[in-house]
Amino acid sequence: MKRELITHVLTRSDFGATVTVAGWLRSRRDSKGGFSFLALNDGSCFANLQVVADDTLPNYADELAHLATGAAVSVTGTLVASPGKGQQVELKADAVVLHGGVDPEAYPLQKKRMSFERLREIAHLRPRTNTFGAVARVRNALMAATHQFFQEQDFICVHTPIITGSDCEGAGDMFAVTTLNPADPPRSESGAVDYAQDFFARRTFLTVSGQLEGETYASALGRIYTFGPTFRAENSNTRRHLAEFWMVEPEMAFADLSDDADLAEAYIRHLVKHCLNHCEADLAFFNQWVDKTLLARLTALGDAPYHRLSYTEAVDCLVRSGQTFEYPVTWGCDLQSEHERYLTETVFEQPVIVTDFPEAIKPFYMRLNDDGKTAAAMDVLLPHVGEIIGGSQREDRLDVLLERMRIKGVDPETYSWYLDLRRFGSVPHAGFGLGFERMVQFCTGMQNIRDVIPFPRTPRNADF
RNA sequence: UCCGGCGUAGCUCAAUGGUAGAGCGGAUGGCUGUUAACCAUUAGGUUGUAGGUUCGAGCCCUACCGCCGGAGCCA
Repeated sequence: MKRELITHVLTRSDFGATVTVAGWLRSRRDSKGGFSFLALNDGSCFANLQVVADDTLPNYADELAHLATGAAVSVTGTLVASPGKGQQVELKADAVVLHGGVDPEAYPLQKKRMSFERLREIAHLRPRTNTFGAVARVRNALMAATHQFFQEQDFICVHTPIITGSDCEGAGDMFAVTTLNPADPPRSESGAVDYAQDFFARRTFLTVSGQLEGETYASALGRIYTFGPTFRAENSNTRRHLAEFWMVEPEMAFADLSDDADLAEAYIRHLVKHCLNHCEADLAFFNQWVDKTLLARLTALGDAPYHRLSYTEAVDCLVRSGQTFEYPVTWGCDLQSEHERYLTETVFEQPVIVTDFPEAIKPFYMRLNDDGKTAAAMDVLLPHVGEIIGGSQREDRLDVLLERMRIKGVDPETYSWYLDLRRFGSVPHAGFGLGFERMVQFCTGMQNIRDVIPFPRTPRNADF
């Protein structure tokens, strides 16, 4: 079928032209003047196209007068200037074809507002709503902007593996990947499950991060990034955690923590600007119905540099604030959510980059600073979203890395290939991971992360 | 996993331990170049599950399941 997208039709002004569009009915309003208004949406943009269907159409009485919300139709008609308010153009139908009807009694979607909780239960139909259509377009824009940003800066996109053999990367519990029969796995003489007989002849898992593999390509191609799914088998029940989420992980050779922070800042700024420039109608909708402060917040991000402070300075700031926290702040403790929120939402009211955390609370691969107490790590915190980026300069000195692994109880044997990067042509390098869904949350104002990914995977939920 | 809240019509929610209701949505009719239309009529219920207390439980008690919010884990 040759059809035109509504997003393009709406900007046309060559009235009198014949146009064919197709989509799903959002609403039908009848006029006893002998015609009906059909609000048609094809997903190409936020706005609907208003179709005027006259009762002289041959299938008017039988089909068109009974069209229900959700019905799939195509319309060929004449483009006209709309005499009504609310739209510039409309389509005067010459022919309306009903492709798939809807039983309104059975159709779960209503014309009026529905709760996000309810829509989560019908995740296969929710992209037909205003909100989830808009989320999908914003998410797409952020994905495109991600590739655009890194490609323009000569980063190479690397596809790191989803199935991994590293079982102790320290980023959380992992999902096991196996083809063994769970009811009757092969066992060794000691009675333990014999993974030598499994598909990969070893234990394997879904990746919790592409970082270690990313480092290998950064140690050859210089600047790389990964953009793929990530899996955490944590029993997390919050509005900002998923068991399956997408992460963007750049890695740069010949770079330190400061370069890393510069990159993070430029990247986030690019994403927000791209979103403001390409998703105007969708953002206007979110600003009106989801978060009244969204546009102001995104616009205010502007060009002002983000606040950067060390962990030590952050602790000082929190202590001096006189604020009472549920968890008191002391040097050496990890910052709690309430502390991060206070910094980014109350003190600075914009993104904050905290650097140089105590080495004791950070993983082995983060570079030990010269003070011997802190690691070259950074967190980027966003108002209302929290931690969106975690990154670090990596430990590039073999002897220091080995010592850190020993202290943290990581077996060097299983990381021999990772250690080779330090044995052969080791360079200072740094990178970070950005939680893509959290970025979508930030740009849409959506409160719950389960509503910014098409089919959320969370504890007890892998439907669809 | 811990703390708190919730679970009643298709949806959103009411209902002192005493006859289960409203709005929206649906159907039907009316009215109108309409914009989340409006007016009238009407259909629609195993109150999450299983026990318990009571003359009587949507309401009180216990357990379980699920959802939501906060915390932890993190992105």
